[in-house]
Amino acid sequence: MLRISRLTDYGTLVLANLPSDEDQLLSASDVAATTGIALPTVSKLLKLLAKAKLVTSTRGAQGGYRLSRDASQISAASIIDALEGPVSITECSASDSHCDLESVCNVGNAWQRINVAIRRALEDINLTDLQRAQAPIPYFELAGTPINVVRKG
Amino acid sequence: MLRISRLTDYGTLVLANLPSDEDQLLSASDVAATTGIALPTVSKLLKLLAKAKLVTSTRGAQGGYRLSRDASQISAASIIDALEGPVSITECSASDSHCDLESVCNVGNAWQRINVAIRRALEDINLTDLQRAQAPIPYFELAGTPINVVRKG
DNA sequence: TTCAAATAGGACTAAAATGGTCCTCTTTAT
DNA sequence: ATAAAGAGGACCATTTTAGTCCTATTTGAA
Repeated sequence: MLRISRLTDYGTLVLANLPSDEDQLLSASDVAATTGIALPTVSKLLKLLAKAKLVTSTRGAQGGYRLSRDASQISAASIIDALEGPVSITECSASDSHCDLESVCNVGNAWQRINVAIRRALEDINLTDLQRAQAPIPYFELAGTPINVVRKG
Repeated sequence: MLRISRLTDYGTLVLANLPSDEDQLLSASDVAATTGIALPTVSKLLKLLAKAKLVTSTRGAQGGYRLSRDASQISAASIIDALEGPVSITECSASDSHCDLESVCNVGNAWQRINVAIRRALEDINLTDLQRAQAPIPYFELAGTPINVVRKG
């Protein structure tokens, strides 16, 4: 369906509620309370985000999490990577998988390019953008023709 | 993982091998033979594509399929729609689903915009592009900054 | 007029991904 | 010491996905 998973959506919300401040920390329970997401789920998300170095954790009593760098330095692509593994639009385009159809399949290449394009776009959207209620409308240009993206309806 | 399903990938390959010619037809078996995809799968794909009006079918002996319109008039978005249902990057952005978090979630909006942007880009890529071994490299412009997308590695 | 070649439409199953919870271990402030 | 907190992973239910197969219908041609 070409969509991010629900966990990624939640993960973004979690990130959006963390401090980036050096001396501020929020525990998983805190985040669960403010976001309304169940604690075990928040906990899992924070662990994944910590492993991906998007958040920094402090163990022990009074421990907790904070963003590992400024929100403007955390890209949408890195969030997806952290929570779903590397983005890849088709199986062919994933690392070194080889399907039986490579000889006949002249199509994979194009999907891969689309993939790269989407990827690049996601790398240029950061957490600050995602936090803004009125996030900037990204727009595309394809084969020389600019496309203005406007709200539907 | 933000990816299209394998069936969509196959479906594109199937479409790429169909004639758009008025008086030409290929049966599902023909397509299976030329693409190397198993017949039952090709059959299923063609039925879905026919239901979505991307291909036209002729029943009975000597029947078969052809593109319902020129390849340049079949968008990548319509292929995905046909084989996976409407594109939507998060569950929130799907029709009228409501999650419990809407009150706290200021993030959904941004993902939706990203979704719209991707969608628009996919609407402007057509089957002809996909067929070309050297498909045009789509590129994005975000918040005013053009991004040239180049092949990685 | 009969037969065989095709598509239409689903039912069905196996496998994989996803979402979510829980348990045990380690760390650390008080 | 103890309690609060993260680390790591096992585990399971549910959903999605991929793929096959069966039956009915249509239609060209012998």
